[in-house]
Amino acid sequence: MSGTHADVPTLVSTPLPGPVPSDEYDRCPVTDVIRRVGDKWTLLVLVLLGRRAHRYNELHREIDGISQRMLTRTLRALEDDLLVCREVFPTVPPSVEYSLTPLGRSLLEPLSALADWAVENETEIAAARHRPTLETKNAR
Amino acid sequence: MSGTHADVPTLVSTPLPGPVPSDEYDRCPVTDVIRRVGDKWTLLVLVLLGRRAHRYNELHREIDGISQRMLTRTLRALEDDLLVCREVFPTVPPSVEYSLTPLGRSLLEPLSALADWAVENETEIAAARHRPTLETKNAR
DNA sequence: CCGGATCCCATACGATACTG
DNA sequence: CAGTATCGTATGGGATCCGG
Repeated sequence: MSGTHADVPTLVSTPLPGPVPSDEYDRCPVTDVIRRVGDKWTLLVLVLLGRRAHRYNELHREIDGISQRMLTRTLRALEDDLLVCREVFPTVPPSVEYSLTPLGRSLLEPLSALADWAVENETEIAAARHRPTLETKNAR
Repeated sequence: MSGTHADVPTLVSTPLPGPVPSDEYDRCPVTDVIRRVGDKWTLLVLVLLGRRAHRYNELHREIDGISQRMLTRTLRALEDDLLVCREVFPTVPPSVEYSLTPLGRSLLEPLSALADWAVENETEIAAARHRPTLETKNAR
């Protein structure tokens, strides 16, 4: 914060000569991470697992409205990226526990910074959305 | 960073009693912001505008592969959230200049933190993706 | 130069039913 | 308990053409 529009670290300061090549952009690690976390459930799952390890149905109960299908897919995707860890205990009936990996926990830090920004500027954003659709004449 | 898995600020530390209500979650400012930035082009547009103001076709040339439709939609959405500012100059032919609002610039800071994380852990993530699909027996 | 309107596809997501 | 399979719908996004 501090300065009104201080220099932003990397990202903005690094130069780019020509246009951004499309295929290079598709593989950009930054966009990649944001898009992966930007789906409907991933963030919430990460946050819940950041509090403590959960079993499958614990998550299913705590996340109101998620379908089994999406919970499974979300967990699998996170597991594939080594952000969450899946442990099967051979009890009967079997129980599966999900927890954050160190990598997953480290991701929660910058995510939390973003969350703080969102909360701080929540009212400003909300106010913007409720503007009278910008007159002119028809529906914009 | 520092500690391997230090406590993460807000987000994780605030308690939640019961399951997360679905409609409340839909309006969660944090998820809202992440999803808004998590589409295909928004982040790149924000970064480019973070460097300097751009005209419409400047952006179109710099962002290889974006369609006019999506560039316009992306800019409109950002404008609606007061993250970018649109100025029309009554020249002939008309020219339009886009720039970040103070709010938009402030968003770039937490976003940049996330970007740094992505770059730092790029290799680890990439390595995870290339695992031999996790044996067991069938195709998982 | 800066878009809007239209069509069309791929994917995200939800609902439901079934299984080891 | 912890999933998989199948379906249908909603949305994101590209291509193309049209207009002030």
